[in-house]
Amino acid sequence: MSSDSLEKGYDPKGIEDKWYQYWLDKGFFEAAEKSDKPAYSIVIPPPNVTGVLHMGHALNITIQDIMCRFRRLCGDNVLWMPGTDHAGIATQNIVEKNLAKDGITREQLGREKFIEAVWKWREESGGAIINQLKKIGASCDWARERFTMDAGLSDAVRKVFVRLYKDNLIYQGQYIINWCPRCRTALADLEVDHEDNDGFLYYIKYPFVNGDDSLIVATTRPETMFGDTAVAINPNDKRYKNLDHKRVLLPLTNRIIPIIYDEYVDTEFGTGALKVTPAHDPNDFNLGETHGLERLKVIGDDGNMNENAGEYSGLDRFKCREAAVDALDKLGLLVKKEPLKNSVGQCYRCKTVVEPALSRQWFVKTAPLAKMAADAVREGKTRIIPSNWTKTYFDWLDNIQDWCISRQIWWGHRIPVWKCYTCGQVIVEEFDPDKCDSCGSSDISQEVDVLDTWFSSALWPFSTMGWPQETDLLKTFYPTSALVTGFDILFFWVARMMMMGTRFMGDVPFKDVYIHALVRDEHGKKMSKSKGNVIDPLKVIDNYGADAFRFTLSAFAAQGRDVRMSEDRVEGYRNFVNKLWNAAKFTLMHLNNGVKESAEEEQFKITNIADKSYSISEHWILSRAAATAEAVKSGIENYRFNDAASSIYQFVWHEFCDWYLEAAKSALYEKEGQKRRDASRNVLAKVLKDILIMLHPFMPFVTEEIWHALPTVNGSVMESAFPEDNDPDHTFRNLEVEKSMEFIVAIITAIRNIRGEMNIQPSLQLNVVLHSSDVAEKQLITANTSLIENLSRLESLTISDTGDAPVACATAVVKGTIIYVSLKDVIDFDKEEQRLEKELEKVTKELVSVSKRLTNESFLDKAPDDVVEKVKEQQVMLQTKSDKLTFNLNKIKHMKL
RNA sequence: GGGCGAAUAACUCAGUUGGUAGAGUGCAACCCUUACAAGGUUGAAGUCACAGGUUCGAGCCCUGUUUCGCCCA
Repeated sequence: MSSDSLEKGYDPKGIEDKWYQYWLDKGFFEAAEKSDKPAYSIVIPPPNVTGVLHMGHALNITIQDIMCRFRRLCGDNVLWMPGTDHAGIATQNIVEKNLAKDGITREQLGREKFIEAVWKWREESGGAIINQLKKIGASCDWARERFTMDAGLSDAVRKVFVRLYKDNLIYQGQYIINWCPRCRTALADLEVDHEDNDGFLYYIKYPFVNGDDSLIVATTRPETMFGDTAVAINPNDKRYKNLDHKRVLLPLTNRIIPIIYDEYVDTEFGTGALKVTPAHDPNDFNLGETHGLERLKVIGDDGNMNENAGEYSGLDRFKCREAAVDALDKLGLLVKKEPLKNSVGQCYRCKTVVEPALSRQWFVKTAPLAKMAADAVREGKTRIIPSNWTKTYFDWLDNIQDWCISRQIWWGHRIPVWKCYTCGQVIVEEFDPDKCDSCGSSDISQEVDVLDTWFSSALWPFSTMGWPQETDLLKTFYPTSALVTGFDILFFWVARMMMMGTRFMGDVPFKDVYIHALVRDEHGKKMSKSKGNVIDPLKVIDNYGADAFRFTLSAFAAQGRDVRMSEDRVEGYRNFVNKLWNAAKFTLMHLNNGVKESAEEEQFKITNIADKSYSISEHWILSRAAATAEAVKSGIENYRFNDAASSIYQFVWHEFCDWYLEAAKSALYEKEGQKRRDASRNVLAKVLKDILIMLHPFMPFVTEEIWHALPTVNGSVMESAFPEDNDPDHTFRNLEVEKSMEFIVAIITAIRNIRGEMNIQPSLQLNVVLHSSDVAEKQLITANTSLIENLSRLESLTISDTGDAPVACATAVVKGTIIYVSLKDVIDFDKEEQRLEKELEKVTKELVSVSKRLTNESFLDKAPDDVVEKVKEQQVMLQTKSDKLTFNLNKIKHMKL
């Protein structure tokens, strides 16, 4: 399984599937029902069984996978529960469409046969998304995969329905609901998308019954006028005094309807006279309730006008609008029409304009449930992260309407309600009854409607763990540790899970809710098929590898901000994967000569860090590795994935590769003796191992591939422990060393800067003289001359006590140290002068600002001592630097003459 | 109409108790230095949207304005 050496460049193809299968075979994703380890659990937001993977899923899954893999490395017993939901309307639509190809309707097939057909479709093509999740690397416990229509979950649904019904929290009633004429079902309010539409406001004359005059009403929907049962006027509206007892004649049908008064009417809108259609508008419905108006449906379930529309019966509602307007115009009853933008509800599944219609449906009484759900967050039992979503959550729960849960489709959980035809008894039971529990008649039949898919999704955190059985899984893993989801289903799903969890489990379903961003295209636009700006995650994985893709998502997943995805960015992180790969390749070259003979955990162990054979760069990289592990840990724990990702990126590329590997080369190539070689091998092995573990949650595949090539470890990176710097004998973190190394790095960078600015060939070896007025600095330099020589490509490095400069040289200042780069034949005095002037300008500017603060008495008086002290130190340092630069500048100017 | 958020380098974005701005990409120059050209070294680049206020000190806190985005009605 393991490869002994690594290829020149990293190619994810083949590698990813291999390791995914390996993890499955080893059972690394499996949770223990009982364990002494701390429990950590997440339930997946179940994608639709009809779904295909999109960027939103990819981000969602990546984040959860990072959290789960990280927790396993921390030694937790992790359950990541996967599954799909049955997506009632969407799935039924698909299967109906397939049947239509053969000219069959579901009615022709009949309910039972149709359900069979849906199951068959699910077996064959449903749940494709599950395999796509695996491509990303999702480490779900697949053996526990659940589906909302599974027997166990269906039991839970039924139990919840019956209990809510018996607690009077479910009722049936006639109300205005949102009807989709294409899906032929009711929808919950949330399932309706509102979009601004260019429409018209029609002004129509409704003649008074007795008299020549007429009342002008304004409406956006003239076709509903056949269902008008009143005209409403605000009692405070001065324009409409003395209309008491008058009635109007409804045009086109010549029905007589009353005028009612209600302060609800907006006097500013239209003419201030509102036509009232209680059966086709939620607000009119309320008016109708208050005033005891008749409710007259004029639009049928198919979206066509019904018999109450007289001669327009059978006409499509929008055609009818045109026809009615024409007819009114001809009768001289159309006063005018004005363009108007108004918000029109559409079915979230099929975009058909939803018809508000009077209908008999089942509802959940949400107020008591919503209160519990809101209180749980108020009391801190569940945290919402980032916390600014909390207000949105409360606003919604505080203003919640009853939830319409019945759907007039066949695919879903059939409502467990029976009616007795003999005595009219309503029977609501967990087990199918065969006779009426009141009169004993067997002439009973079940409600034909099914439940909203979200009804079953609301139970997901506990139904997937076996509820209503009291399982070990529930005992171990409920409440779950965290829920990770996009804000678009905060109401649809999160709030409803909170309601059901608190009601039926007596405890919240999750401790944390992490709301992540939406993935948009590179211009910040929402990805949509119609815009054609969709990036297919699977194609990205194919082109760049899952690791690069995952890392890109995490690096951009800052809290509260949308992720803009473009392939260029993935390419950047693909390069990072390759960088890691090559660093590993280099490391392996130096461990056992790149040959993995046997994996000895004890090999290359750092036994005594105090040993003199470790160099400053080695102490430094170990310290930085420890700091990075801490940063990664805290980033993941606090849902700051971009922080975690950039910490590790910065460390691997710009500390480990740029500095440590370069610094270690001389020892590794045995130029400093065998002891030094072994010491750097130990450090190299240790740090690379830590890097692989830290990176594993982000880039599981490449880290596993490299891990298996390492001669220092056994087994899988998944079995290792996240690095912790808590050895009682020695900790690697050492701020003193970090400061010292920073000084050495600054010296080297200053020399490189001169080389670069003076356009000196990298091949030309330089002679450098250093003079330090600071004892500690001088010691550091003395102890690390060869490091400075190697990394700045020097022929010689001299430490001068007198500070005498070579004849022709470029200079730089780092803290208390002056650097003279001897440039006998190559010096360009003009260039050097410019360079020093620029540097001096920068220092002077800083010095001015610092001095200004130090002469400000209120600053000295009021600022905390440590801040003042820091600024004073800065001033001294800047002054020294300024003096030295000035001195050198004058010298150059002098030499020019 | 209500709510939420954004405005920082050419681009995309970090910036968590207020201490004087960072990264990645891109750009420019030089370099095939034996892990990596998917690379290395160096460099240029910002009135932190605008106007006030609080403070010794504001990208950050407060008020208002402008522009943009999203959610809800």
